[in-house]
Amino acid sequence: MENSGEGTADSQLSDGALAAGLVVMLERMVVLLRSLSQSDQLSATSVSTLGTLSREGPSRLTALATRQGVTQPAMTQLIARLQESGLARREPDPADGRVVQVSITAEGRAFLARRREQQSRHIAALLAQLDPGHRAALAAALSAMDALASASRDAAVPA
Amino acid sequence: MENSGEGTADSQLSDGALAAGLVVMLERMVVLLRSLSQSDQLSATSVSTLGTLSREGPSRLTALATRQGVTQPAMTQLIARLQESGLARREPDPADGRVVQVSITAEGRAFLARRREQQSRHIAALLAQLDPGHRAALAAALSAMDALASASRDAAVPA
DNA sequence: TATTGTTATACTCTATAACTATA
DNA sequence: TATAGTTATAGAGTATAACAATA
Repeated sequence: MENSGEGTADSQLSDGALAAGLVVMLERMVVLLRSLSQSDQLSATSVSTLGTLSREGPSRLTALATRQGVTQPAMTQLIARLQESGLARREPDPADGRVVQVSITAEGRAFLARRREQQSRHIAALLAQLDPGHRAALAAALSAMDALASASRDAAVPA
Repeated sequence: MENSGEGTADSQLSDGALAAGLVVMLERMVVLLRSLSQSDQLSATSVSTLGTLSREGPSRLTALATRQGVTQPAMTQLIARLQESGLARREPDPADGRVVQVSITAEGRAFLARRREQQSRHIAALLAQLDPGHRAALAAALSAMDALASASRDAAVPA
């Protein structure tokens, strides 16, 4: 059932084999990205939360906790730290007094931009060592990665 | 200087733009992979260390610490936990009495296999939602990701 | 002396449980 | 009563500093 063979004519891999290959590669990409961020002051979850706020705009606290896979109290404290550092801002929701809306500050965006610029320089140095064909394959896969990440996000936050 | 335009004819992106795009996508891949592993008993560093031991064979403790970007004492304790769980094994080096050689056990390999299988099922479900063209692009990029990760590893461990 | 690894201690981040405030 | 978020407390994982053993 899993490998029907239908609809896979475009790639030389079955869906199952592609998924298995991707999992291994994603693991290695995680290691790669971590090696580029070792001098970070912020935790991985904090950076990831800032990235979500940057991409998707203000969000309530509980939604952020769910998205990042941490508990509500953990997110309360994480946002408190980001606020303390001036990277995020908390605002009450006019429509519902219980809700806290969290948003990224200009300083938060600057932090992300700085971080990405540093990482881009490292990645660019690695890319320069690759075959042109490999570089082209990565460039051609960017929008597919975007689609994959979006599918994951929509699956995690169905409503 | 960064976007010379030379040697980028194969991809429609400059090296700088490709690097910048990749960094953003890698961030999102990290979030994706984390969402697939939320029920893990082991820390991300522990899983990553097991993966390194699985791919590259036995390694001394300091090398593992460097590779994972943690301190020597942290790796001492991490390996103690893996050993406690039966996932890794410590052995003295016959050639140098100071050295500890760490290797993955059969149980450790089974843990990784189980974990990857679960993640593959999730990824396969996401892949099924993508355009065939996107799936093909991801399949075509697997070996390029491998090359990128290897370049990073070789840069981090030059000797 | 330099290198490999361990022990001691403190800090950061997270989870669970109990709570407050609003709906 | 249910929901959004906070406070209190405990545990996991890490870093720095000081140490032991081998080279």
